[in-house]
Amino acid sequence: MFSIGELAKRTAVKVPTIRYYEQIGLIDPPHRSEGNQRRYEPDTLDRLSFIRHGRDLGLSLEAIRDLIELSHHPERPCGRADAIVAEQLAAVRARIARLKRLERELDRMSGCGGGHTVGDCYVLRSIADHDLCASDHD
Amino acid sequence: MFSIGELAKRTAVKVPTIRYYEQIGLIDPPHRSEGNQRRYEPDTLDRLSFIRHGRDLGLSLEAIRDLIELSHHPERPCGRADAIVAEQLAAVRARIARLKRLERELDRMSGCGGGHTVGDCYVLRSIADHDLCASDHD
DNA sequence: CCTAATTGCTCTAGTGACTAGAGGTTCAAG
DNA sequence: CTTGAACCTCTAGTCACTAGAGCAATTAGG
Repeated sequence: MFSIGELAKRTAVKVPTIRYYEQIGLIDPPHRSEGNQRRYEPDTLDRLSFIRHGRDLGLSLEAIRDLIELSHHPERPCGRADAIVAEQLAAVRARIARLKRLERELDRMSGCGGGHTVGDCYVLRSIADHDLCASDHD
Repeated sequence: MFSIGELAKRTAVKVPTIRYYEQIGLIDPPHRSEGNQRRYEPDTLDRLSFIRHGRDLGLSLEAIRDLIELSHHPERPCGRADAIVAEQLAAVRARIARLKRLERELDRMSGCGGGHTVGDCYVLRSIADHDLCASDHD
């Protein structure tokens, strides 16, 4: 049996976040102590770590909810789990591509050292005038 | 003089977003027609394009607000503008690095083709057990 | 000049995934 | 038994929009 603080420490999920997950039905409401404080069974550790890890992997709470639902039916084919991860992988790859374009752009903009004034600041002109961009970012 | 719809078309910023920008003081309230509709001077085009471009580059509205403030004082040194962009560049690079770790992880997870069931799904086990991860993503 | 379609107006509330704070209660250590 | 940390609920705030209701103004066609 863990208090919510214990659980938070062990899973690296913050206390208010745990309460939030309970509120939106992502984890089951636990039993309470005589004084109405939450007391968790050990298996909540796994559930919460699963959520945490999924979040770290960039999954939405909705996707995680789906995966949890899925894991309650071990006999079903797991194509849906594959699909969720594949989707996320594609999203991650797209984000990387986009960020790389931005990186090039920002790098180019930040090239001009200090010493000059706002009046002829390359950074500001770059942002003001998209045409100065080397590539199409976005 | 542009209507808000015209402005939206020319800057690729949506109508409600323009109103939102006005509401938070990022663009000045324009004159109104007799019937209380917004009528914009051509220079709003530049301002809005600047905001749009900044957003595309990943800048927060706060950062953009700073840059606009800055551009009203052309005589000042522009170190602050440089700093904002440098900060953003560092953030983008960090995000890229993190996403690449995630990409590796997701790619590894999604390797196991379909046909099997949820009960022994590698994807689900991977998320459940961080120790299965090849690298430390995050 | 009239009508219909489009565009505009304000205002409120919702999104995702939390985070912060107020104001009070319970628990565990000494 | 006292103290201080941890807990409780509830509301509201964050960011950058987005959606919808219910109405008013503008514009194009006939």
